[in-house]
Amino acid sequence: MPTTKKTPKIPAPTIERLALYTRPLEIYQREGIAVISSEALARHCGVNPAQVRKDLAHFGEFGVRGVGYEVSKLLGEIKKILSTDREWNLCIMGLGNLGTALVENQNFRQRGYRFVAAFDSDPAKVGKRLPSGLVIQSVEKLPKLVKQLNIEIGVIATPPRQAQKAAELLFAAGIKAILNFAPIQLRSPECCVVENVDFSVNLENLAYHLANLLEE
Amino acid sequence: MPTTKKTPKIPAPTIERLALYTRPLEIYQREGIAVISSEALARHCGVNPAQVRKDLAHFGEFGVRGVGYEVSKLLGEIKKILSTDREWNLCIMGLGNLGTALVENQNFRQRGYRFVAAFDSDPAKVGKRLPSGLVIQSVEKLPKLVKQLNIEIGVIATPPRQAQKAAELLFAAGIKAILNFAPIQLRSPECCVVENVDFSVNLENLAYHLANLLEE
DNA sequence: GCCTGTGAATCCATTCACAGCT
DNA sequence: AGCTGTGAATGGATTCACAGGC
Repeated sequence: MPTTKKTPKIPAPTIERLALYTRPLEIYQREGIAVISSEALARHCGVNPAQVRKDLAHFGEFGVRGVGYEVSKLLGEIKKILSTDREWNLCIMGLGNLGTALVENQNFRQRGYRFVAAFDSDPAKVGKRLPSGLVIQSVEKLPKLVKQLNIEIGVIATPPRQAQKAAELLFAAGIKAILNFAPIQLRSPECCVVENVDFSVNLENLAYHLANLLEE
Repeated sequence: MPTTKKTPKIPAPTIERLALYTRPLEIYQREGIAVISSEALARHCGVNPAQVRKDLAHFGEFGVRGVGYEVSKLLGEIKKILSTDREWNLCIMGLGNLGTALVENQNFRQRGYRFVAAFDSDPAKVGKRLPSGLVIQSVEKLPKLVKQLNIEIGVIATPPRQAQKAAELLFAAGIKAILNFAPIQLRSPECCVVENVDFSVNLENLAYHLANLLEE
């Protein structure tokens, strides 16, 4: 396993929570609150204060004992850690309702994730212009546009059947990171990162907990 | 802590994975494959075979030693466990791009989650008809419609600022389960279940892993 | 006094390895 | 022989509790 360590070994849940901490920090910053304690930050994210401190301790000492964390400094540090202190270029695969909604999503845009290309295999959709101004491209253009536009992350919002094919096109074009909204497990090369989002899994979780609430 | 135990104590990750197991099982069933081993199921979901068996063991003995699991029986059992062997009525709060896409989503519909009402606080949207046929309602109608239509789960797709308000309207109307797409931590009563979905957290995860891939 | 940073302790989840059944 | 079901072992992650510095 040739894993050069830049970071010794960060637990995956820690990374997930760092992203979470970002949300209240942005709000505090907007409201001009200069300092936050691990306890307050933890409460806003529904976690344990010691957890917050442990998570941050993996990367350095960002706080001041007896005082707390300086909001904008902490936010800056987390953004550096997550590499969200810069912009990322994305492309979308599949422009059904979901794909279109994702391209238009303000949450992404504000955080520096920019959709710079949109692909669909349906010839009837190719050439159409999305509200944001993007024009839907044929998948044949993918390899070229990935290079030209410096696309680093692919987002899959195709129907499940076409998701694997879409992933392979992306990998073949040199993309190493995929956010997959299709409810299917993608096969992917070792060197690549795939993150799955499946709303219906979340709903099934809810249904389970709700049903158990009701019968207690 | 007055938690009557119907189920002794099931780990949360187990529930999450049960939903995952469902996906390949449905495909096997469609293809007419009668039996599946824990090893095959595990491979399709990217987990360990022992994990699959442990997860299922919490709820009973569903397999046959030396043989495997009968696909349709197992699928039925999991659906019973997750309470997805019936339909659930949902309502959506907020009909921007994302909210609209969710209402139209086939993945939900196929799994028995039906949007039976749609609410928006913007008077300009109230009265409009969505492609699926639903007419957008004013939030004042929420309490009445929740009762009339037997809505059990609320889905929040409003901008972050309005999410807490939307949640409170839902709780006040007697809803006990919320799927929240707004990137904000909702305050909720003890007796309720809230599940958060935040795509940008997933993207930040991806960005972190990708950045670390590149510099190794 | 207050809040961070951190070793120690606890808790939980995953994996192993094999007994048990067909 | 093959694959499930499961106690035992391992490996992590969370929480506690306090030492360290403002």
